[in-house]
Amino acid sequence: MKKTILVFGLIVLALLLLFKISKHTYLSGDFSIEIIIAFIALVFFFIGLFISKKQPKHTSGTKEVNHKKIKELNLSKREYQVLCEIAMGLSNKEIADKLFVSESTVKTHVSNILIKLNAKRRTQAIQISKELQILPF
Amino acid sequence: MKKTILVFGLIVLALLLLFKISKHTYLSGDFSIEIIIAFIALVFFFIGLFISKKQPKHTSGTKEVNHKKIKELNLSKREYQVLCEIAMGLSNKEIADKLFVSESTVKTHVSNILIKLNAKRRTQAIQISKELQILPF
DNA sequence: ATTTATCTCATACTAAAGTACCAAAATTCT
DNA sequence: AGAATTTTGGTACTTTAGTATGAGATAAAT
Repeated sequence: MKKTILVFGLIVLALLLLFKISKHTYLSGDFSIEIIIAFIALVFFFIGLFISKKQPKHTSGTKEVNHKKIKELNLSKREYQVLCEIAMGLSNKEIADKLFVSESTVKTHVSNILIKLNAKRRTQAIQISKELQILPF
Repeated sequence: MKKTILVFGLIVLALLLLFKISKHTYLSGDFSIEIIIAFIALVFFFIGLFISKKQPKHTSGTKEVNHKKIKELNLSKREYQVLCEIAMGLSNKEIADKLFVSESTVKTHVSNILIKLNAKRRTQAIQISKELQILPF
């Protein structure tokens, strides 16, 4: 927090200085007004870049889900649910209990998921899903 | 891609227009130079913000790794390597080939990893590792 | 130099995961 | 209503994952 205040203070100071300098430079006629404006624009452009780089943290734990990709992969609603539970580290049995279906059902879902994601294992399915930003975490 | 080009084209056009307007406005003496400069600065500041917001997705292909947690968990160097390969979706055999060891060795490493991470399965180990921000991706 | 921790590998076993194939309900679409 | 899709679940089988135990080899610390 202290650091942030300090940085902002310095930035404000630097800007005020910049204004003074630019005005003085213009009045003294060393440069044309276009160049000064371009310079100012450039400086503020990079300040904008810097500021937003400083707070790259995501809004929260929930990421954006790429629903388009899910449809492209022909993942059904149920299959997607199972995929999410896989990514949470649950076993087939645990998923079956959570979704109130038999383990056989979960297995068929998993097989279909692996085919659609072109994965050999559930761990690879997790990796691919993260790559495609399909998972909500 | 087309979209990006279009947006950039529009931005360049807008900026050229802005320059013309600002110069004309200044010459006509409607506003002082300070206000014009401030306006330009503001516009470019937000352009900077906008640009860097547009590509925040792949800025961090590599995340920060919590080395402290790794030591707290008593994960050895080799175990950590295996853990990373697990998270990449590799099978025990594939990990063994990649690290030039036998599958047995990988299995013992995996077992130790599961104990240390307090996980029942490798998928859960992945989930926990992500939670603890141990993985470099 | 001797303990300590890590890395290695083996065997034998159990458990879970995954495949292949089939088929009956339940939904959704037309 | 009829067709297509999804969901469900079963059997039988193969493969991979994981446990338990032991033990030799290596490297690092005291």
